[in-house]
Amino acid sequence: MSSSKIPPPTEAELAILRVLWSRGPATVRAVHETLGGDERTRYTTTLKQMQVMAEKGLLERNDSQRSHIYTAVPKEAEIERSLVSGFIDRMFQGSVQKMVVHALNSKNVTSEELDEIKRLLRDRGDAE
Amino acid sequence: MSSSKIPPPTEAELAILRVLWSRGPATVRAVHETLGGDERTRYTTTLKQMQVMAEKGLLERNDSQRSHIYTAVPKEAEIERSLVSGFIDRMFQGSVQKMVVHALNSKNVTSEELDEIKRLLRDRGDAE
DNA sequence: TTGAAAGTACGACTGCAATCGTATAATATC
DNA sequence: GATATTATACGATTGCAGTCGTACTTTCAA
Repeated sequence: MSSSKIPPPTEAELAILRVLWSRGPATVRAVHETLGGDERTRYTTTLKQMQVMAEKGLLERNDSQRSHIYTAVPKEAEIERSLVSGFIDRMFQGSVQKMVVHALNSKNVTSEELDEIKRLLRDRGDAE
Repeated sequence: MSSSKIPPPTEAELAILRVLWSRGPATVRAVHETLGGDERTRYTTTLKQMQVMAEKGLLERNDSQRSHIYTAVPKEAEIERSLVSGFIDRMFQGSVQKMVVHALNSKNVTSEELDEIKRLLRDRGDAE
């Protein structure tokens, strides 16, 4: 109950958040390196991106060191939930049901995966 | 096997496709009106949008009449499948399983919906 | 036959995501 | 201490989605 409405991350921002979620707090350099070094983008691009993210409240910055340490503010689950929720709203008028059906149709799903999904559903069934 | 790779529709384009999918072939005017008239956007905006869509191959245009008649080229299911598939790839590295779990967590799902989803899963179970 | 109504064509603008180059400051290293 | 290295700061650019204004064309009715 303390989040002052952080905006949803863009595609590139999400990539950075993912690194910080898995690696924990890190410098720009570390993040950039993890993202494939200079293959994709220059160092200053990652830097600027993270600076903007800090302004937006997506990251927190500790500048007590020369190399600033950035930390992801939102939790991974939180962001995923909001992105998925938004997608379902835009795509299927909020119908989770439709989403699930289309998800199953849109990709090849092995029977193992299907069983796994069924199991998860069963577990969830009586949880309320 | 005849689609020359039509690009995925943008948000606004999707709205127009939805109108054509439900109403069938229609004029720009009809589409624009269905989209809430001038409340949201001007007529020429819808016009331009549909012209661009025709160039992209998303719409087909019959200009034998003065008011051109536009028809949606891709099927609704086809577009939905590709958008959902893309989302799952970007969001969950292609894991339908994760998608389903997060979909269920991201929204309130009634037990009726849950049952419905389970039934759909059962139907699908032996389909391969 | 002229002028309002309704259509298309199309250039231009805005906003935002993403990218990069360059300037500048801090720190090592010789 | 001089200089190379490694940071940050930040302005500028590109590309695309979305939007609109204006010019031009066709139609039709008075």
